[in-house]
Amino acid sequence: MKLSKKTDYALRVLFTLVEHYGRGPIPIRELARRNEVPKRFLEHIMLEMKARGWVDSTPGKRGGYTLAKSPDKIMMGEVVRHFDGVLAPIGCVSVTHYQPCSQSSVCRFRPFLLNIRNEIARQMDQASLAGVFSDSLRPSPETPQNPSADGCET
Amino acid sequence: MKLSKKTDYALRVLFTLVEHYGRGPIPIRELARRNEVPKRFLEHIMLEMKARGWVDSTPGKRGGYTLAKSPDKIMMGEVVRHFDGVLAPIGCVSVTHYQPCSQSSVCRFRPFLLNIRNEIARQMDQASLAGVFSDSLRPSPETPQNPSADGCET
DNA sequence: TAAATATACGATAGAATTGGTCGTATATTT
DNA sequence: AAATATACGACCAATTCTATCGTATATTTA
Repeated sequence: MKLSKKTDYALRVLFTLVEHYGRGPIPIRELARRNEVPKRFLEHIMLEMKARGWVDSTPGKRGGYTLAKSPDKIMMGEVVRHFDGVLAPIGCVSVTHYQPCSQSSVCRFRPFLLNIRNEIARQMDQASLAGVFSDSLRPSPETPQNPSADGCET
Repeated sequence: MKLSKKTDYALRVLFTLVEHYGRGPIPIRELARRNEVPKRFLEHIMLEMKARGWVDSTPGKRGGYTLAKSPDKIMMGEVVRHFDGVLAPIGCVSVTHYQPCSQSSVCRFRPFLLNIRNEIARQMDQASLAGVFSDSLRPSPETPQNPSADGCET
């Protein structure tokens, strides 16, 4: 259930760009340094994000990367799906990557997993970078900054 | 975000045992066959599950595995957590495996991910094998048997 | 008590994924 | 023209995942 490093890195950089939106490009060196991402690794990530139309690049002396579209037009779900592949916890509850299950025992927990997948997808697809960013500035009681504040585990 | 094969296999077998609860042991050979799980691989999985107190084994000619406790005393969350490790999508939103993030950009999406983690954990920890099993017998409109019935992707 | 059949369990190994590096080409600005 | 930026394929190391094998041991049944 864990996000890959790549997704993590991509999100870090995207939010840095969101914060800097409208104020010119940031060189990749700076993006890497500020977010503790290996620069050479980040290059590939940025290329993928450019291909997806999330960022634009400017070469040359004062070049770097900018957000290619408004932060409220990029959804968390898009990013996670692109780098992590499927959101669904198991093949047979995936629509895009659906594969049938011949096992009746599997179909005992398929509806349950489908529910979870739907809930994740719903939240992911409703949340834009802009929304998540502004929410993070005024934290609500529901989302405490300190993880030990709630009783859940893992 | 995907469940490991091991978790998948474990759940398949558990639900087979749930279905057979109270009617004696099932040999591992049969569990493997009915659920299309490699037998030698399943041995290890069963050992882990025995150590966790979910199943019991009976050696000998009419031996095999049984559920060690009532199906409503085993939670989906326990199983997934055991085999897949952390439920949290990223380290800094995990309680048991919490590791601090020095990156302010990370903390832009931490609250969002924490919400998702909480929702997953809530559903996982509320659902017992018994509950999931009986729900699967009378499918509701919310959980269609055919994944293409709803509009979500992945 | 012997044969059959069951679990127990450590060692090992192939495959896939993940995370990351390197060299080098190319475009743009100053 | 120099400096600095991105572009991009090739490659590699580590880990994780998935699975197999050999062998030991316990129990039942005939």
